[in-house]
Amino acid sequence: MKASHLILGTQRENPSDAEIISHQLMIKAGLIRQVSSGIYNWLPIGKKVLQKVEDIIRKEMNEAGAQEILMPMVQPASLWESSGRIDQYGKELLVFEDRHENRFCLGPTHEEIITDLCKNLLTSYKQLPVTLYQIQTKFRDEIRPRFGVMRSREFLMKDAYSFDLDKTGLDRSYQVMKEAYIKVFNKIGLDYRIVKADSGTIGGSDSEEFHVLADSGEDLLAFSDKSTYATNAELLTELQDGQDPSTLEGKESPDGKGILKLKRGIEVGHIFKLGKKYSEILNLKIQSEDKEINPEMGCYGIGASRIVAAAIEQNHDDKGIIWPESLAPFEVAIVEVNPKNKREISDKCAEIYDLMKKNEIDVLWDNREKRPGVKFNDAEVIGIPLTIIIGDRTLESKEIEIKGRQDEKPKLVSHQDLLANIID
RNA sequence: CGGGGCAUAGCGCAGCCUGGUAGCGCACCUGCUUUGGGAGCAGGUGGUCGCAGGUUCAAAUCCUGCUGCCCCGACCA
Repeated sequence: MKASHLILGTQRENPSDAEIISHQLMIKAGLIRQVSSGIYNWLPIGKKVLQKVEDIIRKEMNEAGAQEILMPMVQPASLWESSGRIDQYGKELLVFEDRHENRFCLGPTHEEIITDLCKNLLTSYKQLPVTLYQIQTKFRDEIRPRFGVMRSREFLMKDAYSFDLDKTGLDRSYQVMKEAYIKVFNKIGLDYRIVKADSGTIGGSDSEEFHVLADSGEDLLAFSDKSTYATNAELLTELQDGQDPSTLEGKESPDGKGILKLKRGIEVGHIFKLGKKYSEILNLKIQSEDKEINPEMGCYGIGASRIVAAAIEQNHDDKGIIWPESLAPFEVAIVEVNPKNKREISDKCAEIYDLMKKNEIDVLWDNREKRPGVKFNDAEVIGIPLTIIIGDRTLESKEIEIKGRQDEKPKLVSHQDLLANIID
């Protein structure tokens, strides 16, 4: 991609109404623009990053045997009346009428729809176990949207639903999804913890949350420095009679391994064992060998758009975003310095650009007629991991300057070693 | 929903107190000179001053109502 053809949307100044760093940087780097409170446009760079999150999730879901479907964003309110959640969800559920005066709502989640779908789709126990998922826009009419796409009203979510004959099956399906989630977050490359959670309004028994560690997180987590033990600190203090969570720091971990540390977390994933709650209420029955049963259900969510913000919260500096390689909108930037009257520099950029494309490296060639500082600053705020600098200094030599996003100074590599340096 | 703040060009802001028909920086367009960390000069484009009433010869400015956005709290995934 040549920068001259890219709608970049970078801004020099911070927007006055963005509070947290990820929100500021997403606007400065041209990832998003606000439309209304809690509702955003995703610009080309932002969409590319979001797409990468989606692709990683999609791949691991498919790998785990889940099947992708797409359910509607608009749902009949009658289904929510049937499940009884129309009152429970309250005003967060955006309800409206169509021209025939039938009531609909924008889907904040899809337990009702999937259960209803499966009433027609799943007829025999031989089809079980099965897990279906979608990656789709959700709408929750938050009381107070804030922090950009971190707590927005409209957001992109992957939600999966499993159906099993019995509790043992549900345990197995849940475990498969949990392992897929671990692979997703490892692959994205964020520092995260899995914590025991309160299953809240969605209902059901077991539930665990995946949290990306970041100072701006809305939840306080307590976890062991030696084991995988981790919990929401507020749940832990409840057990210990309302004491200040900060007093837990340094105490022995409840599992006896290591001591407790406290950090804030951003919830990016949540997995539940729903049990028969929805299959009973909505009357989903499947024929087993000898009788009809209500299947055991699980549901599994990942906030795709929230992951983008969380990744930035965890990885940035005063210059801008520092993407993990898995999410970077481009792998390499070519900064063309001093192109006027220097046909050779443009030619050399073109040569390297072609080399990158041939090797399927996603490259942004900054061929704009801008000062070098503008180009360096744009590459840095966007967070492109590696920059190749082509200018007078190296025009005559056989060497090329490359600079990592966090390097102080560029280093020189020979033309023939260029690819090897980029690929690793 | 309670408390606080803001609304003037794409972004950041001044002007409002004391009414006289809109300005600055950045961005954008044209030209020339520049070019290794957000260039200089010259010229230029772009705004029903959030909306609706009212007061006045005259309203961005004063008055009333409304709307939107942000922050804190309560709520929640």
